[in-house]
Amino acid sequence: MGTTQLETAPEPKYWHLKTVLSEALDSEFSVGEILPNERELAARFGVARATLRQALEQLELEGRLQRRRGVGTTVAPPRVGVAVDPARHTWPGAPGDDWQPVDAVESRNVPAAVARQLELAPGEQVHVVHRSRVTHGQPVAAEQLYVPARSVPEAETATGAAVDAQARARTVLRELQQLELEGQDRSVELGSARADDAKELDRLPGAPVLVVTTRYFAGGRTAAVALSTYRADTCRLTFGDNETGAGVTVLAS
Amino acid sequence: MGTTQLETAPEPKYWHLKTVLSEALDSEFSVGEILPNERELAARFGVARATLRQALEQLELEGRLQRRRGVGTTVAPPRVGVAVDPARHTWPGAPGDDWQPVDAVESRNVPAAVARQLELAPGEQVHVVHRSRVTHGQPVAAEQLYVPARSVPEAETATGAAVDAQARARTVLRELQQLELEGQDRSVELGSARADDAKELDRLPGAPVLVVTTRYFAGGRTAAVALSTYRADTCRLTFGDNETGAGVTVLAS
DNA sequence: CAGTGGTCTAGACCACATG
DNA sequence: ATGTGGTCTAGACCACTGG
Repeated sequence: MGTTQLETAPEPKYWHLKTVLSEALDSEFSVGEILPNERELAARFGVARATLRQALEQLELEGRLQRRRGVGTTVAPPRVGVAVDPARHTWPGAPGDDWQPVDAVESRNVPAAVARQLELAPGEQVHVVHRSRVTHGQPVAAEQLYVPARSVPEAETATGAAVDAQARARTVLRELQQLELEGQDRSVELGSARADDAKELDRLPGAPVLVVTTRYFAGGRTAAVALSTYRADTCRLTFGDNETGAGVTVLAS
Repeated sequence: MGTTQLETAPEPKYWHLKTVLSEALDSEFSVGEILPNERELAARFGVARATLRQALEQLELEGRLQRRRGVGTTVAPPRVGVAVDPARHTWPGAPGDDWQPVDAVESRNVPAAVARQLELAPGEQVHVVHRSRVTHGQPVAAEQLYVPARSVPEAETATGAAVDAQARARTVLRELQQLELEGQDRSVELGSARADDAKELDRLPGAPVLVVTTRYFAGGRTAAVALSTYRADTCRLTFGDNETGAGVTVLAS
């Protein structure tokens, strides 16, 4: 036995399948087209349905496919570029941002990581503003904006029970604009959608999402923190000056 | 018949499992600790191993767990913040960046998306510089930097076959510094690791990664494109002025 | 209602790391 | 050699969408 090379690592079936499917998508299918159902595909490739699904899962993760229960599997359009870092640093809710305020509640119970960044005293009152972002008619992100009551003292009185939820959200955002924004800070990581965010994004709970954490600085401390949850399958987050993402130059031939 | 609420959506087992495990991780385990093996855990919770694995998969995706074949499942440390957008815009390979050149090859065959962004003529020659990034002793990212030969004419002669691969990489990077950088552009999206990147990142092929695409502008066009592949399980990409990410303030009590 | 994708099971074998 | 996670199978049932 002296075969000098041991690198005959057998490629997993689902990996090979993914490659084959991927090439088929490029050559034989067009955007929006519906694929044969999973049982049929599995049979056609001679694998168990679970194995076929493992391949589909990866392709969906890469934004190539879109699967909807009760409907079928379709070829996904290219990911949309979503601008996350406008050159101008502004408060959320400033004129011209793509977010829509939904509601706002007051809470004393926020995620530990957020409490740490806001340096909250235990039980300190916080406004939680819920916003959503829509691009090209599709919901792409949901956001929870955490604003300590101390940052927007004037909002306190206006957030009575009689006012409707969206109005409360607007009030908090309006008060934020009064502060001088000294800087901001962002990070991006992979997460899985909470049940409520998932519903809003039209996905199942646990769907992969890109979580953008934005810290807003004012008065020498962190005045607000936003947790923005973007659909990872359909979005490409863009940063920097040019919002024109990849894949726009279609005419060159 | 007339139950006014139909929202009795039964929570999937793996979802509930994930919640339970997540809480157990917070309270009963510490970083680096090794969990019971999958067969044991499945038995303990009274589910099939596949179901248990579905829960573990999510927790790994969220960076809570680390699984290694032949070893076991351990509790992962918090994600490391990795600075992606230094305030100063510089060429790759500028002094002080965290990347290590590995090698460079010349190719006429690059990913379609890259070719489009570089406005490559079909078959145009491109240097592909391969770099890797290490933080805290762990490999966190692999990168392919695509530099059209037209951008670095001087590098042409110096990249003979006799020179070793890493030297070729350095040459291309050095030539890049000669150009005046007019701007850059970034986007982040979810992907799955190619086989070679996976090996370099010490993961299995298909592992979830954050793909950062950087375009470098010079001479009125796109002079280079970098595709940087970060481990999604262990990394949090940070942007902006402050590199101090969340979760650094450990002493406050 | 029929058809789709989503969940779940109980097994088997394989690749890898470690002693 | 043993034990781990990774892959794969062949089924079953459920939740949802649409006509």
